[in-house]
Amino acid sequence: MSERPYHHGDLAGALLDAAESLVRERGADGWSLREVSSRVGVGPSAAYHHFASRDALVRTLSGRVLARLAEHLRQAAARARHADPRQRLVAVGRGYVRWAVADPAVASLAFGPHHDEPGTPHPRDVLSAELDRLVTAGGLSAAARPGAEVAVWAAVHGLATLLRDGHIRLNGPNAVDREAARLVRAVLTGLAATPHPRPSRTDHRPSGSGSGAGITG
Amino acid sequence: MSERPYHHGDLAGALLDAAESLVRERGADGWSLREVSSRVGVGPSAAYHHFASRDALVRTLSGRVLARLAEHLRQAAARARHADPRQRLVAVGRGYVRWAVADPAVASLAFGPHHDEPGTPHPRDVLSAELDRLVTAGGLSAAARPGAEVAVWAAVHGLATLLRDGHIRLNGPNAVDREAARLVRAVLTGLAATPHPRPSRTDHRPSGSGSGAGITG
DNA sequence: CCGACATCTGAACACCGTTAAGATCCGGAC
DNA sequence: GTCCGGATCTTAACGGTGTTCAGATGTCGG
Repeated sequence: MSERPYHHGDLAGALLDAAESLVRERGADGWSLREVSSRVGVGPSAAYHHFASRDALVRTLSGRVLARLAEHLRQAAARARHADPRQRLVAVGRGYVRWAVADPAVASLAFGPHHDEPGTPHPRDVLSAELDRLVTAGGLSAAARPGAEVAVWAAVHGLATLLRDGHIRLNGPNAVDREAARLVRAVLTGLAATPHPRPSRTDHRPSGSGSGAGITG
Repeated sequence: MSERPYHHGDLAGALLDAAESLVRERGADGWSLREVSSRVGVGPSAAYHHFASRDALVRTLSGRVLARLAEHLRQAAARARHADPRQRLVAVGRGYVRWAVADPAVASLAFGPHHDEPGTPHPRDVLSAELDRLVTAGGLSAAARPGAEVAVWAAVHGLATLLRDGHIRLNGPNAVDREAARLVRAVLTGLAATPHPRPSRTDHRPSGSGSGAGITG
């Protein structure tokens, strides 16, 4: 039973591993369920006993990758020198961008338009935790804290995305590091300096696309 | 010849229009070349006399959409009240994010991982132009100008992307506006306040993934 | 030993992007 | 006016895709 057991030990895990390798080799969409299955040594329909569809496999893989990234960022924060909360956030941002650039296809898949798998660690959470730490250390007013995670996540994610998709090119990896650090620092000092964006009494207006821009034509 | 001329007047344009509609209806990838062709009333292979492949059609469509967005942002800047360069940049950022949220599928396609079509207007350029305007108005030091477009583009693009893919949810369109404005303002004041990220003598180190992070395992 | 159950197989379906060979139409040269 | 060349579209086909379904195969508790 050692050569080719009929019951594969962990087909789901093997499929996820193979899919991730294939993504890394051929791009976020340059692979097929059939190829993944055949690489694992199994028929194409076997996968459907573990994943409802190809998309479900992608979602699960995305969750796995995101959890790994979150743990990686947590460690990057912990390794930051001097335990300065600001420096920790810079380290997290740098790690985020580095990761996307180093593994663009996997990053692209991980942040695809899927609803997040609930219950798994997420990079967003480590950003939030580090921002909380910054507030308790006095580096950011509590008044400026709400929504701050949106701002720094957006900044970091935007840089990562634009670099990963080739819309921005920088000379070498340390230029990437430098730009990421500058961006995080800028957002943090900017958030600290700006008073507040007027919370506004009631926030939900009709919610229809009433005052929308609408280029669409 | 009015009913169904054998030579379609502008097949390429019609295909692009149909593809854009289909993208809007079913998502950035929820359509096929065959469906686009059949909607235009033409066989599937007819498209290959105007586009080398489905991907080429996507690239062309992306260029068209990006050019439209650029023009839209230019007008948004021009419409900004008081002609304050800062306010103009806020207006551009807001327009960018609004657009992505209002037309998420098209936005997703437009910013896909294609190389940009050369020679067509690009949103990046209007950001650059507005940043130049900010410098000449004294709102940003010339020393801080280089690379500033990367920072503000990253911030705005990140917010747009995260909102469009559902990774961040906000209550209603004016919450989106407010967050976009806050983000742009934060980045601008942060860039103005930060001295400089040490340009560094030579920038290109071995460029191999030497000091890379490498989560990949 | 046997039956229940999870697991995987093999064949099939409709659809996809892409290519090749041929029919059709248009515009310009004579 | 006629004819021809080239652009334009059609029909048919190829291999590959996600997905489904009936059945074969292994595992395990009774």
